[in-house]
Amino acid sequence: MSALTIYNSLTRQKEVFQPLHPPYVGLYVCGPTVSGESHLGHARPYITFDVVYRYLRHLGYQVRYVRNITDAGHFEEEGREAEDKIARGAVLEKLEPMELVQKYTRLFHWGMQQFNCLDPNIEPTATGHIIEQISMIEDILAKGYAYVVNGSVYFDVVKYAAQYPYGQLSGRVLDELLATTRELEGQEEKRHKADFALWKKAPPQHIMRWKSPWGEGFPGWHIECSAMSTKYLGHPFDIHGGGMDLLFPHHECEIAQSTIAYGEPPVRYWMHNNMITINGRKMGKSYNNVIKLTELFSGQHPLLEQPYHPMVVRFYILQTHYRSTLDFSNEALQAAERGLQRLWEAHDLLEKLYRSMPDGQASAMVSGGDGQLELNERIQQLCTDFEDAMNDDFNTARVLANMFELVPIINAAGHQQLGESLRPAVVQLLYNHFSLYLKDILGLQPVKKPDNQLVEALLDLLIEIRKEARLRKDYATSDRIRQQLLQIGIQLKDEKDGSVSYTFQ
RNA sequence: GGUCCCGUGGCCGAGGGGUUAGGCAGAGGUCUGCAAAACCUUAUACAGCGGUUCGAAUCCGCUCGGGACCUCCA
Repeated sequence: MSALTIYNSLTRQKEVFQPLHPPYVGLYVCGPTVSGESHLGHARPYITFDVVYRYLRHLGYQVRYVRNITDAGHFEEEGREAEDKIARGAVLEKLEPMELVQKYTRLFHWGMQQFNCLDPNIEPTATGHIIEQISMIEDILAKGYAYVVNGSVYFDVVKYAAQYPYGQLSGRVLDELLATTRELEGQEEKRHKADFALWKKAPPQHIMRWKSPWGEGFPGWHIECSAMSTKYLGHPFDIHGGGMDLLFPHHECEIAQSTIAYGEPPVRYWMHNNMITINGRKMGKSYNNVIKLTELFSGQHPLLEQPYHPMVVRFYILQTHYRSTLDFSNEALQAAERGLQRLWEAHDLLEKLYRSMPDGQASAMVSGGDGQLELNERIQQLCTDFEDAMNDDFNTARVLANMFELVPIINAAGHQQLGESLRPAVVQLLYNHFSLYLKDILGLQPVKKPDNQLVEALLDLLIEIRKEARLRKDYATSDRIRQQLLQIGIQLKDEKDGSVSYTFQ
């Protein structure tokens, strides 16, 4: 059995994962800024790290998963008007900041539920940790790596870089940063272009403000993640995740702050998921190509040909390795929709097959497939590969490919089209693995299922009537039933053994 | 401009010096009262040009094309 390896952005290579304090694992993921509705782009990191969380737990680790809610406004742009994004939105929408923040937090939670993402263990808010942030800033000031100007506090990157490897994570060189960082308005407070704010003085019109040793203001861009991850996971902790766009400056700054405050780099393994693109372009407000989750699920967006079920999106995302870019297209999502359906039908068939096995046979090694050693062994091989694929930096794409290779075997066995027999022990292994990975580790759920027992009972009645019609060779009636049901989205299938199954379209 | 990443068949995408990835779509067939589904078979690949090698899609160089970060952003 292979060991779990994780691609560490810090070292740019895959490393064997060794938690600091097994069996405990600390996992921190940068959460959403709840100043607006979640969009397709948000889906990727949270689904990616949901699978990371699920898999770590599957491996037996006791994971504390912390994902923050950024509800204290980060600035629109450094230096410029220090306008609080959330405060501005509140003015526009005539809402209290907290009202706005809670509205979008709830919407975010709803989206995560749609995607079947497990809740983090702790979901700290920035506004709930102002005190922790202030004391961390005080600490950095006391150690001489920050300075106060006019009610704001800045981190002295140049001083830090003289002693510590600033830019290690993002591959930045400080001199180049100092040379190439754009001229932005209102930067005169900072000693160096590369310095970043730990605390910002709030202008008079600013709604969100807290008292601090430096006057009324609000925390800087990066301090919340450092303060909260330390509070709940200690320092250093095991895994910090987020989107690649956070690599610089956000995570680089986190490293610098925490290194000064705690005397050591804060994180062992940095993980970054790649972006979702639309027509080759990153999705972003500035590109005006943002698809909100509500639009995605309802199909109400100019770029969308149809609604896409959250599970289709989840499956689509997991079909690509998390460090590759994933380009969005209707065609790709529609392909994913059919593929996922195929996977679930195979799963349900396999479940039926498994449950129909006589008691006792499931666990016993019964000979009977002796001539089919090759097939049985191939199945076992594919199942074991699930784990190897996941251990290889969470390669969900390979897990799914393996599942698809198993689908024809399952279907053939389930429809009695297989010329060979499967050993009961192999059926059990297959079912256990297939089900475990599909549902528990990849976190996929069936897209379509009967609404309730009433529907099932009615369907059974119709199927019964149709069956009788077919016995009379009254194909007009039987075809009418099948046709009408198809029109309302239920597809009947006459199975080989004379039974009738149905799927919801 | 600086730093970095990528370019796989109609579409999406794993892999990564020699052996079929996989999905969706397409073609042919089996089964079926007819369908659907399923099963079987199946074409079109590794951007281009050089180099290393017995052998390169896989390594190296160059060219072209695309993208990310350097600015709030998942």
